Amino acid sequence: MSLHDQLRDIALAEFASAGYAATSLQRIADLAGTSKASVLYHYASKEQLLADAMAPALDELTAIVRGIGDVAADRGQRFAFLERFVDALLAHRQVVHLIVNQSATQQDVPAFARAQELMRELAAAFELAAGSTVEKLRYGIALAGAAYTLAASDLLGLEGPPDEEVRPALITVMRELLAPAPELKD
Amino acid sequence: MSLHDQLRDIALAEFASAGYAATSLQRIADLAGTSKASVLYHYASKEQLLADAMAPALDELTAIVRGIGDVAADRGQRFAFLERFVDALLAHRQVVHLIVNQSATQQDVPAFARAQELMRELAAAFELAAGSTVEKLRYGIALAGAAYTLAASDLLGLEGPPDEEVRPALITVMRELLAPAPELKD
DNA sequence: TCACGTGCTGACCGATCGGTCAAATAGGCT
DNA sequence: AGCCTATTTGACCGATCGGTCAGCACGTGA
Repeated sequence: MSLHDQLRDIALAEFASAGYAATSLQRIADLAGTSKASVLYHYASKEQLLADAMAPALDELTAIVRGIGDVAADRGQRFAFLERFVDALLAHRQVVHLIVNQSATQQDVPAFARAQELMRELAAAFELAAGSTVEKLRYGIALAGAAYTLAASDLLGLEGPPDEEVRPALITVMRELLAPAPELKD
Repeated sequence: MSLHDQLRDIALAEFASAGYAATSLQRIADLAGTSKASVLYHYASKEQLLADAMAPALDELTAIVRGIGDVAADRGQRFAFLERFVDALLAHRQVVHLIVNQSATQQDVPAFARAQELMRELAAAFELAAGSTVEKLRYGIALAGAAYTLAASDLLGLEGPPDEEVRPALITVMRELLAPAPELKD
């Protein structure tokens, strides 16, 4: 793998685990066994390095949210969205971790601002679908809880089951939340 | 209110909204209409300022988690815990926001390390109560989702209903998650 | 009147940050 | 050989950070 790509991967891992602000270009260079100046040769700036590292995940998540369809009325579409969403969360854990844990406090950084906007779109799509306060909360808890639980599991000590086990379990719980089913009471 | 207390409140609000690392002592001083040196007269260091600002909330949350009882077997205790927990979340929104969004990436800061430890204790208490992967996820999503949803609602654009409305709704949804009830299927 | 403790401040310090730049190096093509 | 491009680097820059310190203003009690 080229140094260019290595730097992007190392930076992403470090941004996610130690924080964007707390990760210096010098540290990234050290981890890659090169110099700070060489990092800035491959990426115009620290912000650009972050943007490049997050781009693939943001692109995919944006596509999923944009193609969300009429999630309000159509129950099938809600479930279809759910599977794609969970898969994306699992595939891009590090970026999800970044979005969930740091986009809130770094809105001046373009890549984080883009992530914020994405979360707003997602919230808006479900806001329309939601009626009562209880229902809104159900959606909020489902989406935020899933993303945060996943992001936090890597975090400390807690190491969860493998993805093949987490995926169906996550879908099950989120289905319960997203579709207060008629076959249950309610 | 004394300048000492003002500084603590201003710092807490700024730490929560802009981030601990991104908030300089100079900015806190400016917001309070005083000098950076005077901030450091009232608080020995930036870390101490954060610790003092978070202490009341951390104390209360720690007490709740420590007194959690046998949440595994006793359903009543689970619900009693839940109400106390939700009330604490609502009462200490700013600190919850700090814990949820920043403790992960600032483990070298004592106050955040303490918050991390608290989250680990909470997770452990429910880990014991959890059997299947699905059940573990249910607890994780309930706790993380509630905390994050609440913290994020302040964040951007989204302004939710008043607390009197959020409180019962939050309890309702979390009850569903924490107690996969026999009167429902399962 | 003097002394003293409290509150507060400007000037200053060393460290670190992101970023620039000119020079050195290396490798392929003619 | 010479040349061009890509890559890498150390030295350096201005800005900002958290924190220190000597000293100033002021109310109070002896």
